Amino acid sequence: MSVTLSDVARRAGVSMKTVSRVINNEERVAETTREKVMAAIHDLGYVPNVWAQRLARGHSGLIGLLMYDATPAYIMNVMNGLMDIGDLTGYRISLYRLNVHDPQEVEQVIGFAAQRRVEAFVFTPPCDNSATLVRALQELKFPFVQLTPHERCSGCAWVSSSDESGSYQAAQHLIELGHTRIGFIKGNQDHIASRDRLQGYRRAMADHGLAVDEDLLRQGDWEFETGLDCARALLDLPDPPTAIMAANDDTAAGVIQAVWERGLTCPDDLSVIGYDDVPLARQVTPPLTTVRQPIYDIATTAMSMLVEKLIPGLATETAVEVPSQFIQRHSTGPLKRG
Amino acid sequence: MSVTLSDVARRAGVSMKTVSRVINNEERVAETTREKVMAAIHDLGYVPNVWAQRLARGHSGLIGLLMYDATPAYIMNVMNGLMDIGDLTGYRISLYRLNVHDPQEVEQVIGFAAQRRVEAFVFTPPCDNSATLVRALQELKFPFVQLTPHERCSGCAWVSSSDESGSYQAAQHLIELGHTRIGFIKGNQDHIASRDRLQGYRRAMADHGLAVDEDLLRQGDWEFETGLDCARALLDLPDPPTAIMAANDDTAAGVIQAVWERGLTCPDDLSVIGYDDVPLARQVTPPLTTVRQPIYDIATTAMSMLVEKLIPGLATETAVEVPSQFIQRHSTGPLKRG
DNA sequence: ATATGATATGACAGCGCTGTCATATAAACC
DNA sequence: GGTTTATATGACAGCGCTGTCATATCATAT
Repeated sequence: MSVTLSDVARRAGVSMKTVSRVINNEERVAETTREKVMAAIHDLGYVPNVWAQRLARGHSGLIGLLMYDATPAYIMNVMNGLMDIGDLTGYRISLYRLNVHDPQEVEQVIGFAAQRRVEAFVFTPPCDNSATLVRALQELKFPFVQLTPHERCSGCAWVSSSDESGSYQAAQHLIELGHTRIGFIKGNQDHIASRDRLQGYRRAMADHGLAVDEDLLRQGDWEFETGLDCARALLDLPDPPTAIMAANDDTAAGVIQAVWERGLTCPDDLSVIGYDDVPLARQVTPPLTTVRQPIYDIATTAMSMLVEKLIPGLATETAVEVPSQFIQRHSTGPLKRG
Repeated sequence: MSVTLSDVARRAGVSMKTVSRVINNEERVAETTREKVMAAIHDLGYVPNVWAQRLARGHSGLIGLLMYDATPAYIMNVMNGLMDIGDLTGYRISLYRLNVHDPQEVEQVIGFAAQRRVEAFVFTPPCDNSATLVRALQELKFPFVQLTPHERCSGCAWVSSSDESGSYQAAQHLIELGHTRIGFIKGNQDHIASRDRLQGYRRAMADHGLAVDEDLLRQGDWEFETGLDCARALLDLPDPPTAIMAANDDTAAGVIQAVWERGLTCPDDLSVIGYDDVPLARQVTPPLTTVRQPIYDIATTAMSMLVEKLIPGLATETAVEVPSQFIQRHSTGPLKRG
């Protein structure tokens, strides 16, 4: 049926172990035998059986990515980052989807992953039950790294971007354009990124001697629809804001749509700013001014941390913050006086 | 380290084989022993080792997803569909990326997957070499299902949506609004979905006694940027179209942006219609009139077909077309006379 | 020539599980 | 009671590979 190690060994006239040495690039193999073996492998079209290797090694080389619903762009970015480091270090990524509304599922999924002898986990920000997840993982002594954690728990490893300063820059940009009444639509309530982004906005306002009108702060949940709703409410205010910062691009896209609904235009009547720089930011009209969250870099960093944890004797940073980048497009403009 | 079958067996006071029977839900196990074993499994927190199972069984429970470059939204939709059925039926998805420009790679990737004992394949529309792929798969007697195939080969199983009629409806909608000069931006050249969508447009035009101006047909490639470029060119025509149908939503988003660049408004100056109904369609301003392509349903259908093929004795439909659905939003409006 | 390492290779057990086939036990029949 | 059939359980080999440890080979030192 399929070609095995022993087929190759027979053909090359060496022992199985020697073939094993060659395919695993071990030392102590004479150059001539190595060539013989390589030739046999090539002739037979041999490819090692991954399961047999894993079983024999007792080490799976598998990292589980636990993730909740997220935009495809986000997921692909994370996957790419993880896989790129994984390829370098010999680890593979196994994707497990979690359901926000079913906390019970956590144990089930972890059990399922354990069945595959997944060695460690990285997980994306969940909305409700990261605590459950963290506890379960700690109990089972699984190494893990959190991506932009919902809240920072002590002793946990995490990677996130410098949301506070990214947001600060964005707010500053608006202030420099002359805006003083700046609305803000928050992300999911208990998500730390949401709090940091708001904090950046507050600090920028304070640094420029501007008071924050608390009525201009609205509770969102990262979604387009909510952006739409909050922006409607904000625009209906007797003294509406002249600019709105949204906690992410999806929300900002909703704001743009609310402006359009009112028959107004962006940025002439309202400047809008997003966060993340997902593809949507470029594809919306007008293209969004935003802050690029380096998701790919976050993922590579997280993966490196995890791999280090799995190699005994390597020291590991437990928390890393990677910088974000302000990107100006066409959804923001100078305040129209009058 | 980790709990194994024999640990459970010892604790339950039965043989390993009996435990194996219990975890695999085989018949011929007395109710009392089954309970004993279950208790032992529970007490020990035993989880079967999947690789050992696979190695021993010689049956991998793996379905290969062969895919070419596609948008993240598409990929995730397909993955979700496949995984949902996979979870139900005990199959896992293994993703293999193929390169359009390197037909040789096909054999290599299939060989690679074969060594992992992938049992069957589903593949997304490639652009050039689906013939190579189909031939290779048939030669090796791998069951496979094509997703929205680039061209339908006899004897192959495939699932797609009714692109032609979806597009027909969309075009009809535009015609009923009074438009007669309707532009069309095609998708990737040799993709059957692109041809079908164009065909639907042509049939609608013909049915309503309208001539197609070939100069209004542009070659796109499914991308936002191309939509932007093609729309610019179309708008620069001496006698520009009053409506543009795009072969997908990303392209349509580009068209909307081109309209905005010209200082025109959509749909007043130009009606725009997309295809697929990806999230972007809702989030763009104005929200896109489009046709929903049930990618998720296509994927679940394909996965079900594949699983049925792998279970001997089950009859299988070889080709399925799932309906698409016209969705009217705000990017289309009546023709402004004069 | 003999001892001493350094280097290259192989024998073999076992990773954790399942398939096959044999066996033990209970139930059913003449 | 003895034979047949149905039902429940176990012994054992082996899936394809790697780790351990033993052995073979060769250059260098005495």
